[in-house]
Amino acid sequence: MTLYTRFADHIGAILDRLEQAGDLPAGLDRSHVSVEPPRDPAYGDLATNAAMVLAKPAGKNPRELAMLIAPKLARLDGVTDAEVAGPGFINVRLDQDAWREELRTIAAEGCRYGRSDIGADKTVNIEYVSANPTGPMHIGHCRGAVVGDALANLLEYAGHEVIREYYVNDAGAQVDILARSVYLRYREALGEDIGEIPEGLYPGDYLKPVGQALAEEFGDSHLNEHEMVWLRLFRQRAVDAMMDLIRADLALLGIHHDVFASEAEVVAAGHPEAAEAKLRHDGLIYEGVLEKPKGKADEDWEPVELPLFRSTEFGDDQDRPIRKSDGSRTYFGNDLAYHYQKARNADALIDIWGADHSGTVKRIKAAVEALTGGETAFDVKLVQMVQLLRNGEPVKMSKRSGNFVTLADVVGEVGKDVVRFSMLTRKADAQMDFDFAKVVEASRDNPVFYVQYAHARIRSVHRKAAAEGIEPHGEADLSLLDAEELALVKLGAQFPRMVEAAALAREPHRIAFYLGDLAAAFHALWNRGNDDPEKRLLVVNNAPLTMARLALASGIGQIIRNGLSIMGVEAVEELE
RNA sequence: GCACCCAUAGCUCAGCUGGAUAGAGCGCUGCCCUCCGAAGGCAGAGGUCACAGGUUCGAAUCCUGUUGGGUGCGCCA
Repeated sequence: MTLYTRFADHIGAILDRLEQAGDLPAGLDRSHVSVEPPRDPAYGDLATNAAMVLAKPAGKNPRELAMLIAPKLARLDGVTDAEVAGPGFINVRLDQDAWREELRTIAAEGCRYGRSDIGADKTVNIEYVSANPTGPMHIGHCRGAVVGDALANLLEYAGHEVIREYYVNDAGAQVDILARSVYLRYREALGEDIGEIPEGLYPGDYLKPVGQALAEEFGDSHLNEHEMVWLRLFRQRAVDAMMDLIRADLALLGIHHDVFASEAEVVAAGHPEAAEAKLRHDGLIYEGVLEKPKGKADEDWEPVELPLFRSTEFGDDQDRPIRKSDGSRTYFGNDLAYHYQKARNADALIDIWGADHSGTVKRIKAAVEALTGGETAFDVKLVQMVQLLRNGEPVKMSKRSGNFVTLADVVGEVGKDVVRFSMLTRKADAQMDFDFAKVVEASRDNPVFYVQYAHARIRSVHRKAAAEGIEPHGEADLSLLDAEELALVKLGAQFPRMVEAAALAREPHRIAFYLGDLAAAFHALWNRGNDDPEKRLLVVNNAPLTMARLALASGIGQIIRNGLSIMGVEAVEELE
């Protein structure tokens, strides 16, 4: 329970009383009534729009209604003033002890401060990364991985039960290609000169150890066999090996999934048939011919009759095939079955996809709605591309030659925390640059550094105080804190609101921006000490004041740690 | 041709699901260190929120249209 939710409750009670007194009609929609800090601190500590939101449905003038609410707010404990302002805002001024109390709350709740129960009893399945198991992860996978993981943390922090899931696409043609590529490496490991890797196979050196291992295990027993004999085995071994690589890469970013769901197993379990049967039963599948796509030169196009899912009934642009002309499943045909399975174990599904898949969002949403009858909330979050820069120049990547920048390279160069934080400094749906030079820069305009620096300063001042013999013991006298210091507490007290808002919007980047603001405010306070030693956190010969300021600092430090834990970034003790 | 995303200060971007005078960093201008809190600090200038309508007490935010940019468009995954 935060200060803001407490006041929301107070306002609710006041509105109840107005209803009983007949000043307000019963049953008004109060969902848009908010309690938030006013934009300008001069307006007070809290503001509510209750009168403005309810005025129209109540048939009243906003200011008039506000005049009914304000006096009741003013009589509450801890409120020194409540006045009507502007078009009908009610600005509440609190006894400043409220903020001192909030500081104690932060200390008491510690790593739980800011947690919420908005997700209580709700299980959310988040599918993210899901990179094809054909090679190590490259930088293109990085952002979705970080955003998905941070979102998972965020929803967990907001009280949800979270399942982190990875969908392994081990059933398509690309894993056959992978298997053939590995088979080539197997022959190579047995001493054959394989020459150049043929066009269409995966050329990367990372397949060499896989071929080597197979050669050691099976010797030349598969050497002269027909592909039909060895393909299944090589495919399985290759996928396993690639998933080991990918798991290792993800671990570098501190990412660990709960579930690795195999497409091949979805197929083997007969889920696509079951999903198709259900859709057919509901009359949502028919045999039809799609029109040739316009504006795209495609000479190979021929009209073909395919089993089509009526995704247009759910807002898609055209119906979508669930099987190919050879009768096998399309990717979509399996994917909808996979989502149907996921929906059985969760109240809500979230997919994190690269923006290049935006064209397929509508069909999968349509399928989930059709299969679950709209019972399962389903959201696809698109993550835009990252442009990698070095010295301001785009880093060239050629996928064909296998010459791409790997995730491991990037994490090795700048570190996990820098990668994670940087990926969260933009809205997910906005394109971003990742400049090697800038992200490791130790300056004001690098939020990664700036936030960690604030935390390091807080820890360092505590260490220094301990060295001076000032150990926090018992209750600090928080009345010694001045208005500027309490203003920092006010900003800190918004953390729980930020968590809830970010969780509801599913936007983990908001935490990064909030921490940047909080760090800036802390540094500003710290910098007062440049001109006036009396304003430093550590004031020699004034233990009570120092203790009060240390209490403030450690509260802010706690919030920074809590926020960074959502982002999956370490709160460092000192800068290197 | 169609769909989706985007358009906010010179640049890079926020803007808390519709609130009060639209914010931050960089850059720019001006001040501030003879040592241990300057890997800077303080202050200032800078905006027709792409454009035009609409909804609303109130719009950068929601709706419609226009312009301009990105992505994608049957049996690839």
